[in-house]
Amino acid sequence: MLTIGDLSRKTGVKIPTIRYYEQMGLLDAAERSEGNQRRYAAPERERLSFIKHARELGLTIEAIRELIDLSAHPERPCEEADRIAAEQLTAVREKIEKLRRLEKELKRIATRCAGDQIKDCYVIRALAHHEMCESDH
Amino acid sequence: MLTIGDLSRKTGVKIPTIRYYEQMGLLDAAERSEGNQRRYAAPERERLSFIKHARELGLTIEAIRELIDLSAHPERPCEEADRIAAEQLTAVREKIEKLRRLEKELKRIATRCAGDQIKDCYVIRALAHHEMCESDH
DNA sequence: TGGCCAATCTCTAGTCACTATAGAAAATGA
DNA sequence: TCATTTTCTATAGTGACTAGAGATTGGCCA
Repeated sequence: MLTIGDLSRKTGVKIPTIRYYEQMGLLDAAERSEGNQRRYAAPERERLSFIKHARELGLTIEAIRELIDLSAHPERPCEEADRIAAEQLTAVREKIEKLRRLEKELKRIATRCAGDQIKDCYVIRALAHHEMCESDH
Repeated sequence: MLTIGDLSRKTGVKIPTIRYYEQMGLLDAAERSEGNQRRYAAPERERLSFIKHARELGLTIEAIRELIDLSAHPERPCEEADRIAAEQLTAVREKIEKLRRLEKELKRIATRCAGDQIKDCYVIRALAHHEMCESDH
């Protein structure tokens, strides 16, 4: 059995975060030692790795909860799980698109400073005047 | 003079957000009407547009505060402003890179479901097993 | 077996950038 | 004048943690 510290080291998830996931219902309430400390075995470790991976992919706690509920019902169709992954993919693509536009704008702003005093600073002027932007955001 | 509602409509910044910016010191404490309501003129509107634009570009409140402080000293060199913009650009580029890797992973996960039941679901299996991933995240 | 220190426990509060709500007061239009 | 809308302040909630206080437990060494 692993202590919470062992589990943390093995998964790379911080201790308070593990307790937080338990509180949020992503992890079942852990078994306890005689002295009331949490003890974990392999299945909990796998569950935590699942959660970590999903979080790294940007899924919300809520989405992860849905997936965990789904995986508790292996006979159900997996359309729901597909939908969650597809939604996440769409969200990620939208974020990338938005950030690309920002990158363009910032590149212009950050590399084109003509004066050397604040009063002539392109950065300040560009931020003050949206109409200097080339794309919309 | 504009009421807070007028200012909100003209800039697209929500009323509570305007009050929040005032509280955070990004906007000076507004003038007040006899009945204690906030009244705004052109300079405040410009300042708010500046803040909005900077926020859309992903700058933190703290970074915006720095820029505002800088713009209050027009004789200073604009290196600081350049640095803030450049840092932001780097941060945006890093975010894009990270999201690209996630997109790749999610694309694989979301489009490759073989079975039609949860027990065979690729989404669930992929999330459980990081070693199925092609890039690191 | 005692002592010690690291690890763990619970609980609360803080983070960021807002957003929402409640209850009261002011402004506006009919 | 009255009703409706807008604004006011103050407080609490959001998501996903992170940090801290103060108490208890675990494991090791002598």
